[in-house]
Amino acid sequence: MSKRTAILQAATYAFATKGFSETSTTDLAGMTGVAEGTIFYHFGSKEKLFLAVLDHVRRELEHAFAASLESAEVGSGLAMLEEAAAFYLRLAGEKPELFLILHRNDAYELSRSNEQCRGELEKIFNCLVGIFQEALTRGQADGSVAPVATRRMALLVFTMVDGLVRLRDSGVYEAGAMFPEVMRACRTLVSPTAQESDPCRS
Amino acid sequence: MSKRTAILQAATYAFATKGFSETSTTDLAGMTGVAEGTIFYHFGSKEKLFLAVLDHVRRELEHAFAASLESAEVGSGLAMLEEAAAFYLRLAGEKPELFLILHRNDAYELSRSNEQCRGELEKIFNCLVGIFQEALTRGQADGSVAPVATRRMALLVFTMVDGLVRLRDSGVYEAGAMFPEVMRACRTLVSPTAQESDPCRS
DNA sequence: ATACTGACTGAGTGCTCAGTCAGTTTCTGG
DNA sequence: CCAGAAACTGACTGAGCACTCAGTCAGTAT
Repeated sequence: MSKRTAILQAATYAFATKGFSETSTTDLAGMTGVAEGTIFYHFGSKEKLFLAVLDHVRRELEHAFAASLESAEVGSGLAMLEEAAAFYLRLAGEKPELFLILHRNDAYELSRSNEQCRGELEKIFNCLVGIFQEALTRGQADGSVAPVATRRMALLVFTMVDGLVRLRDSGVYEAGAMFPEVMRACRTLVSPTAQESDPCRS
Repeated sequence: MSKRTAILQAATYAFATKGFSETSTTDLAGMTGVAEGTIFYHFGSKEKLFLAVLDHVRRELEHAFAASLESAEVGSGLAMLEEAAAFYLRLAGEKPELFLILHRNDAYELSRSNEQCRGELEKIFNCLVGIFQEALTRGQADGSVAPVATRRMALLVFTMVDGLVRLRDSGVYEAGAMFPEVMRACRTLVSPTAQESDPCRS
């Protein structure tokens, strides 16, 4: 493995678990066994290293979800939604660093001043919400999902599923047992039989 | 206003908007017009100042929700749930710093090594989720809420409502228009008519 | 008048940090 | 085998950090 890759991996792990400003370049050099200068030789600055990490995280997420879509192609839209939610939770267990880094404030703070960072975040966000939206759209075609606004419902499902991951990682509340409730809530929310006539005007 | 209070207010604002490690004691001294030593005279260390801020945030939150419970006492449990969600969103608009500080990683990181911090977070968490749970319990008594596990459903509703606030603050996605969807989702999730027989075993 | 107190000050201290750079080693095509 | 390029090194720098401490000062009790 090249030193560049080693630095990138160590940085991904450290930025995810400790955060950007609590991770020093000295730490990273120590973790990977390279000289501090090597980090700057390859990435230029600590901020650019963070952007490279974010790019790496985006690629991994996009790849993982693309692969999951290819494998399970059959089934109703509703089944696909449930699979997507389950896969999201499984991936968050297998590669926690991908989600931890998105649950920190570092990237959002940087995105306010850095256009590239903002772009990366938007791509990641669209990828994640897009999975759920795709399932909802398909579900509306085959009748397994009620005729709701797919983008907003996808956001709602995403918020719920991602919230469960957050709750688990926060360490304040035991959230592991919430899995069935979340899946059940997904089903209830999009069920074609459970929709009332809309009493809200705004 | 005493200098102690001025420091506490400035720190609440700065820790919420910039984060703990990005706020220097020099910054805080400048913001409040006191000497740097004064901060340490009153609070002892930057970490203890953070704990004082967290204590202050907890008091404000508890006070705000206690007041909202007293005012709107009538109505069904379902109506109470909707009111609680609406109040949560309103408070997040009026006093964003109370929520911003809870949406940062600082407190959760500190809570892993500091018992007092952990205690504060648990109290805040129980207060917030408790509001929703109380409404659900009442709703089950008057029949406006289905017989679900109140604690877990309260967590789910909390996750959704808080997720909306997070989404808004992240700046990546326009979330303002999601309000009606979230309220609708709350109703759907707890509706006594929308409950299917439970097909999930675990 | 004297002694004392508690709030407050700000220059100073030791330390850590991101980033630099002159120099060394490793790789690669001719 | 060699020359030049690319990769790599680690001592160094200056800025910024949390925190200290000797001392000032207004107010109060004696």
